[in-house]
Amino acid sequence: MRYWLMKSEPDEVSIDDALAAPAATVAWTGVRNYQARNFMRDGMSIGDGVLFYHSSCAEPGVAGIAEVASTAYPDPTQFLPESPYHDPASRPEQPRWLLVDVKASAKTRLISLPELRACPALADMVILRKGNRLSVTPVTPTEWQAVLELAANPAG
DNA sequence: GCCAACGTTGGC
DNA sequence: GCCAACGTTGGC
Repeated sequence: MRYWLMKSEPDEVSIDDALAAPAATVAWTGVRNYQARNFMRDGMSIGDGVLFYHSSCAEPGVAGIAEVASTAYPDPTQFLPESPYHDPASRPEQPRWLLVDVKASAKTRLISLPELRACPALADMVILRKGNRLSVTPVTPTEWQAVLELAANPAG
Protein backbone atom coordinates (compact mmCIF):
# COMPACT_ATOMS: atom_id res chain seq x y z
CA MET A 1 0.00 0.00 0.00
CA ARG A 2 1.53 3.27 -1.14
CA TYR A 3 0.40 6.84 -1.20
CA TRP A 4 0.41 9.45 -3.94
CA LEU A 5 -0.53 13.01 -4.71
CA MET A 6 -2.17 13.64 -8.08
CA LYS A 7 -2.77 17.09 -9.52
CA SER A 8 -5.87 17.98 -11.45
CA GLU A 9 -7.03 21.31 -12.75
CA PRO A 10 -10.50 21.72 -11.25
CA ASP A 11 -11.65 23.45 -14.44
CA GLU A 12 -11.14 20.06 -16.08
CA VAL A 13 -11.80 17.52 -13.33
CA SER A 14 -12.49 18.70 -9.80
CA ILE A 15 -13.04 16.51 -6.76
CA ASP A 16 -16.76 17.22 -7.17
CA ASP A 17 -16.62 16.08 -10.78
CA ALA A 18 -14.86 12.89 -9.75
CA LEU A 19 -17.38 12.16 -6.99
CA ALA A 20 -20.22 12.72 -9.45
CA ALA A 21 -18.78 10.36 -12.06
CA PRO A 22 -20.04 6.79 -12.42
CA ALA A 23 -18.61 4.77 -9.51
CA ALA A 24 -16.88 8.03 -8.51
CA THR A 25 -14.14 6.92 -10.86
CA VAL A 26 -12.33 8.90 -13.53
CA ALA A 27 -9.59 7.96 -15.98
CA TRP A 28 -6.59 10.14 -15.20
CA THR A 29 -5.94 11.36 -18.73
CA GLY A 30 -3.30 13.77 -19.89
CA VAL A 31 -0.14 12.85 -17.99
CA ARG A 32 2.66 13.70 -20.43
CA ASN A 33 5.74 13.48 -18.28
CA TYR A 34 7.86 10.35 -18.19
CA GLN A 35 8.60 10.44 -14.49
CA ALA A 36 4.93 10.81 -13.64
CA ARG A 37 4.04 8.05 -16.09
CA ASN A 38 6.62 5.76 -14.52
CA PHE A 39 5.17 6.32 -11.07
CA MET A 40 1.80 5.16 -12.40
CA ARG A 41 3.27 2.24 -14.33
CA ASP A 42 5.86 0.98 -11.87
CA GLY A 43 4.75 2.24 -8.48
CA MET A 44 0.99 2.17 -8.26
CA SER A 45 -1.23 -0.68 -7.15
CA ILE A 46 -5.00 -0.86 -6.89
CA GLY A 47 -6.06 0.50 -3.52
CA ASP A 48 -3.17 2.91 -3.08
CA GLY A 49 -4.15 6.17 -1.37
CA VAL A 50 -4.34 9.35 -3.44
CA LEU A 51 -4.41 12.98 -2.33
CA PHE A 52 -6.60 14.73 -4.89
CA TYR A 53 -4.90 18.09 -5.49
CA HIS A 54 -6.36 21.10 -7.29
CA SER A 55 -3.76 23.00 -9.31
CA SER A 56 -3.68 26.03 -11.62
CA CYS A 57 -6.68 27.57 -9.95
CA ALA A 58 -7.67 30.27 -7.50
CA GLU A 59 -7.21 28.03 -4.47
CA PRO A 60 -4.55 25.41 -5.05
CA GLY A 61 -4.37 22.65 -2.47
CA VAL A 62 -5.56 19.22 -1.39
CA ALA A 63 -9.28 18.98 -2.08
CA GLY A 64 -10.09 15.34 -1.49
CA ILE A 65 -9.10 11.74 -0.89
CA ALA A 66 -9.13 9.05 -3.54
CA GLU A 67 -7.66 5.70 -4.38
CA VAL A 68 -5.99 4.04 -7.30
CA ALA A 69 -8.67 1.96 -9.02
CA SER A 70 -6.80 0.25 -11.85
CA THR A 71 -3.35 -0.67 -12.96
CA ALA A 72 -1.78 1.48 -15.68
CA TYR A 73 -3.13 1.21 -19.23
CA PRO A 74 -2.74 3.29 -22.41
CA ASP A 75 -4.20 6.79 -22.29
CA PRO A 76 -6.60 6.88 -25.25
CA THR A 77 -6.31 10.66 -25.65
CA GLN A 78 -2.79 10.33 -27.05
CA PHE A 79 -4.31 8.89 -30.22
CA LEU A 80 -7.09 11.48 -30.67
CA PRO A 81 -6.05 14.21 -33.13
CA GLU A 82 -8.68 16.55 -31.73
CA SER A 83 -7.48 16.15 -28.16
CA PRO A 84 -5.16 18.66 -26.50
CA TYR A 85 -3.32 15.58 -25.23
CA HIS A 86 -2.77 14.17 -28.71
CA ASP A 87 0.76 12.85 -29.26
CA PRO A 88 1.34 12.23 -32.98
CA ALA A 89 4.60 10.44 -32.22
CA SER A 90 2.94 7.74 -30.14
CA ARG A 91 2.15 4.49 -31.96
CA PRO A 92 -0.88 2.40 -30.97
CA GLU A 93 1.22 -0.77 -31.01
CA GLN A 94 3.62 0.86 -28.54
CA PRO A 95 1.73 3.52 -26.56
CA ARG A 96 3.93 6.12 -24.98
CA TRP A 97 1.47 7.43 -22.35
CA LEU A 98 -0.41 5.56 -19.69
CA LEU A 99 -3.04 6.38 -17.10
CA VAL A 100 -4.76 4.81 -14.14
CA ASP A 101 -8.36 5.03 -13.00
CA VAL A 102 -8.85 7.04 -9.82
CA LYS A 103 -11.82 6.51 -7.51
CA ALA A 104 -12.75 9.49 -5.36
CA SER A 105 -13.52 8.60 -1.75
CA ALA A 106 -14.32 11.92 -0.12
CA LYS A 107 -14.14 15.64 -0.50
CA THR A 108 -12.14 17.40 2.20
CA ARG A 109 -12.06 21.01 3.16
CA LEU A 110 -9.50 22.70 0.94
CA ILE A 111 -6.07 22.43 2.53
CA SER A 112 -4.19 25.32 0.96
CA LEU A 113 -0.57 25.47 -0.01
CA PRO A 114 0.31 27.87 2.81
CA GLU A 115 -1.33 25.49 5.28
CA LEU A 116 0.54 22.53 3.86
CA ARG A 117 3.80 24.47 4.03
CA ALA A 118 3.13 25.40 7.64
CA CYS A 119 2.87 21.76 8.71
CA PRO A 120 6.23 20.51 10.03
CA ALA A 121 5.49 16.91 9.09
CA LEU A 122 5.22 17.99 5.45
CA ALA A 123 8.53 19.88 5.27
CA ASP A 124 10.00 17.41 2.77
CA MET A 125 6.87 16.73 0.74
CA VAL A 126 7.74 16.55 -2.96
CA ILE A 127 4.91 18.82 -4.04
CA LEU A 128 6.19 21.58 -1.76
CA ARG A 129 9.74 21.55 -3.05
CA LYS A 130 10.86 24.56 -5.00
CA GLY A 131 10.30 24.25 -8.70
CA ASN A 132 8.35 21.00 -8.44
CA ARG A 133 6.04 20.50 -11.41
CA LEU A 134 5.38 16.78 -11.36
CA SER A 135 1.68 16.01 -11.57
CA VAL A 136 2.03 12.61 -9.91
CA THR A 137 4.29 12.34 -6.87
CA PRO A 138 4.83 9.81 -4.07
CA VAL A 139 3.68 10.66 -0.56
CA THR A 140 5.19 9.03 2.52
CA PRO A 141 2.93 7.31 5.09
CA THR A 142 3.86 10.03 7.58
CA GLU A 143 2.88 12.76 5.13
CA TRP A 144 -0.34 10.96 4.28
CA GLN A 145 -1.27 10.75 7.95
CA ALA A 146 -0.40 14.41 8.50
CA VAL A 147 -2.62 15.54 5.63
CA LEU A 148 -5.50 13.40 6.87
CA GLU A 149 -5.15 15.03 10.26
CA LEU A 150 -5.17 18.49 8.71
CA ALA A 151 -8.29 17.51 6.78
CA ALA A 152 -10.02 16.37 9.96
CA ASN A 153 -9.24 19.57 11.83
CA PRO A 154 -11.00 22.89 11.49
CA ALA A 155 -9.38 25.40 9.14
CA GLY A 156 -6.53 27.44 10.55
C1' DG B 1 0.11 38.39 -17.11
C1' DC B 2 4.57 37.48 -15.03
C1' DC B 3 8.26 34.62 -14.38
C1' DA B 4 11.11 30.90 -12.07
C1' DA B 5 12.00 26.33 -12.71
C1' DC B 6 12.09 22.45 -15.23
C1' DG B 7 11.76 19.02 -19.32
C1' DT B 8 12.43 18.33 -24.17
C1' DT B 9 14.38 19.10 -28.58
C1' DG B 10 17.75 19.42 -31.93
C1' DG B 11 22.11 21.26 -33.90
C1' DC B 12 26.67 20.33 -33.52
C1' DG C 1 27.02 13.88 -25.28
C1' DC C 2 26.73 18.86 -24.68
C1' DC C 3 23.95 22.69 -24.18
C1' DA C 4 21.21 26.66 -25.90
C1' DA C 5 16.65 27.51 -27.25
C1' DC C 6 12.16 26.69 -26.59
C1' DG C 7 7.77 25.19 -24.46
C1' DT C 8 5.23 24.12 -20.29
C1' DT C 9 3.87 24.24 -15.50
C1' DG C 10 1.86 26.50 -11.92
C1' DG C 11 1.95 29.82 -8.02
C1' DC C 12 1.41 34.47 -7.45
